[in-house]
Amino acid sequence: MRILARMDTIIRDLHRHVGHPVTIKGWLYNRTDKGKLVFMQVRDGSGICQAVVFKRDVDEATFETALRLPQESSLIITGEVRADPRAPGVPSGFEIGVRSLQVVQRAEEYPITPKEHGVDFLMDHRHLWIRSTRQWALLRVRATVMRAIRQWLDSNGYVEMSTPILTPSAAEGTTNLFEVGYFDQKAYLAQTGQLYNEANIFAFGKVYCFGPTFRAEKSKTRRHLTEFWMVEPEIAYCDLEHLLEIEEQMVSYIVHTVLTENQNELKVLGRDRSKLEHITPPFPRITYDEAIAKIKELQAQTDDEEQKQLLDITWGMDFGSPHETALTQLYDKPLFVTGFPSAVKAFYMEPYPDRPEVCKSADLLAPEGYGEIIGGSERISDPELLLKRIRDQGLPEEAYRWYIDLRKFGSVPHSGFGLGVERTVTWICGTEHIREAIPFPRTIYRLYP
RNA sequence: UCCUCGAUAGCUCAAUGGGCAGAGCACCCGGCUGUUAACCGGGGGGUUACUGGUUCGAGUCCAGUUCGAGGAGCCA
Repeated sequence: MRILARMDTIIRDLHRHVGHPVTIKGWLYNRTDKGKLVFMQVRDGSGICQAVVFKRDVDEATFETALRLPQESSLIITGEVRADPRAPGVPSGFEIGVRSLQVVQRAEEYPITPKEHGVDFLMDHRHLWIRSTRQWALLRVRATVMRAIRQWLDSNGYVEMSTPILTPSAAEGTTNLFEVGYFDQKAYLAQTGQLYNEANIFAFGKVYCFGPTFRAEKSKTRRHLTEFWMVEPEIAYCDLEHLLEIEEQMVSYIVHTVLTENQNELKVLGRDRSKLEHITPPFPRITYDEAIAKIKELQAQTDDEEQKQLLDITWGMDFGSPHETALTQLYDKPLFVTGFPSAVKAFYMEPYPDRPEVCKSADLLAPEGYGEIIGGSERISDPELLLKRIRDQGLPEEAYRWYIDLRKFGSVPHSGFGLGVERTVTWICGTEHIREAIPFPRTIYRLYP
């Protein structure tokens, strides 16, 4: 009998070991048998490969074990790697001819089968669902997206600054926040780190924060989570035009990093790569005024009464999701909409000098109806104007004292944006629902598991 | 908060006009040397979400409750 070398190999790299023995430590994803053959699909976190147990190659006890092993049992297998076009897997085309099999734990009956399941059931079993191929692929893409964001920012001179998650008051005054007890005071979970980053730029020039943010909105749609991850770059000496260039560079870098590094994952997801390959700067730019005109045009063209109703809009209103969807379907790249009415945006956005009713703001809308993935703006740099805006909106002036201070000691034009990680992942993966783009989603009716 | 839809075996679903609660998958047993959600034969498995009502009889009809999903609004 041949002595098999023991070495740890990961499934993703099997192609490098054809003709050689390998040891894989993983879990049994699925199994089927045919007489003297047992086909096992084995996962190890990096991929899935087929392991074939042939009765003549192993002792009787090993064959019997393979034949009876329940789904999701943990196991260590050793055998020779073969290239075989019949072999399924991620990546496919390689399999292991099993010589030895060690069961680490024989699993109990596993609730999630390779058959179909309902959303409610899967969400209740999210802790197990993440093992399924599709979820595995999505979450690996998410990890790439987050890594690409850091890589791009770090290599372009941005300094990562952690901003507080426990905050004393509403940062923007626009959204509902989660209230938590803070000794004898009340605190709120952060909805943004932006205001703190505006302090950070005066120390570091270009900064970003990257972490979870919280919104207590009772949103009940496929685009919303109550806890989601956002990266927020903030740049000193930066106007809106410059900001848009930064955004399109970064988003393009993220997309192309995923295209390069997650080929297997995109294949599992059935994502059409041609929808992503042309995502390169520049992205189209339209103004809010132009967007309103386009939406009205689309509204006039449709015969669907319900759609006509949903697309109804007048100048001054913020976009609803039907408007965003209709707009983005006109383009095959992410779309910048600039110059929103100041009244529908946050208090700190710089108005246009010749037209103060609109502000230097820009949303980036992902194509294929995925909607807003970035909100950004140039910030007000004049302390007097900022104070006026705070007063006009009825915000607690005292809470913003430090923020106004920033404009008194070397104020400069500056801009920043926030990119929602899960929305970006949902778009890049071409998937239906944002809840699959984060390991353990928090939505209005879900806090378990 | 509003609108729509749903809850039956572990899972996905079916059950004619109110008349014996069923199938596929999963699980267990048997067969097969290339399965791709294998296939073939056999087996066990039910508080029909909950509460009440109508009826000789309710999974089915009525009222309420709970939980969930999709959408709107809100928001990124």
